Amino acid sequence: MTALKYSRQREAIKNYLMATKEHPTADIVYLHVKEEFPNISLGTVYRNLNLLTDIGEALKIPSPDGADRFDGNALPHNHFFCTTCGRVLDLDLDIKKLEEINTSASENFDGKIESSSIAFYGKCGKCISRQN
Amino acid sequence: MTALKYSRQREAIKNYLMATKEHPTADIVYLHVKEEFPNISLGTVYRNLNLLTDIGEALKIPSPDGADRFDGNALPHNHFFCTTCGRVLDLDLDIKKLEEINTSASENFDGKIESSSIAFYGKCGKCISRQN
DNA sequence: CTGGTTGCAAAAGATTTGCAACGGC
DNA sequence: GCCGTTGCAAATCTTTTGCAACCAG
Repeated sequence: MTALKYSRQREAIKNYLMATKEHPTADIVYLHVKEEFPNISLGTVYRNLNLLTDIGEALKIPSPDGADRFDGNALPHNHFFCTTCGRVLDLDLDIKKLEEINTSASENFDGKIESSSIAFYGKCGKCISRQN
Repeated sequence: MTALKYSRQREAIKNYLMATKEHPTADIVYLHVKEEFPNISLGTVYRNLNLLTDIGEALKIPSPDGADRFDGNALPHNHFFCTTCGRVLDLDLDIKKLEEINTSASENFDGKIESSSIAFYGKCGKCISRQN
C-alpha cells in the first residue's frame, strides 16, 4: 500500500464529481476540470477517476454504448438509464426492499453476495413530454 | 426495416452463445466460432452479436473492466460478478420480488420504467473455497 | 438479379502507460 | 530528497466501418 499524496487536480476532479448529478464520462470531467486547470491532461483525469473508484470515493458505471460514467456518490444507490436520450439518473429505493433482494438472492446462490446495484431502463420524464 | 437473411456464421454464433453459460466476450465467441469457420472475422462476430442483441435474441452485458460480455439467454434474469476472478454467473430471483422492485421504483420516479436488471457483487463459490 | 452478409484492413473511440519534469511532505 | 503525481504522447484495447466479393432468396 503506497501513501496517498494530495494533489490539486485530484481535489478538483473529486469536487466536480460530487457537485454534479450528471454521471459524467471521463471526457466530460476532463472538459470541466480543464476550466480550472487548463493544462490538465486526460490521462490524469483517468488516473484519478480510477484511483477514486479504487478507494471507494466514486463509482464507475459501465455503459453498454459508449464510455464509462462516473458517480461522485459512492453510497449504495441505483440508476435509471434513459433508452431514448442516454441520460443516467439516480433512483432511490426503499432500503428494506434492497436488503430483501440480497437476502433472497443469497438463498439459491453458491457464493457470498456483498453488494448489488439495480439498473432500470425506460424513458425519462423529459423524453416522454418531448414526444407528445 | 430490412429483411434478415440466413447466414451460417450467425447461426454458429447464436448456437455457441446459447450453449455456454460463460457470458463470453466478443473475442471469446470469435475464438470458438473460428474452430468451425476458420475464416470468420472478428468484425462479423461483432456485427452479429450486435444484431442478435438488437432483435432481442441476446443480451449485451457491459463490464466495468474490459470488454462487454454477451448472454444467449435473453429472458430477464440477473447476474453475479465475482470481484475476485471476474466470472459472471447467472442468478435467478423470484419474479414477484422483481415486479415489486419495478413498482416500488416507479413510485418516486418521473418517467417510465420498462425493465430492470440487478448486478450482484461478491465472491463466487470457487473463489471462496480456493481461499481456504 | 437484389440486397443482406462476409472477410479484411483501416479507422475510430476509450483507456492505459512510459517517461521526464514537478510538487507534497 | 524521496516518491507520488502530472502532462504529454505513444501504445493498447475494444468496437465499428468502408469496400469489394459472396451468397441467400
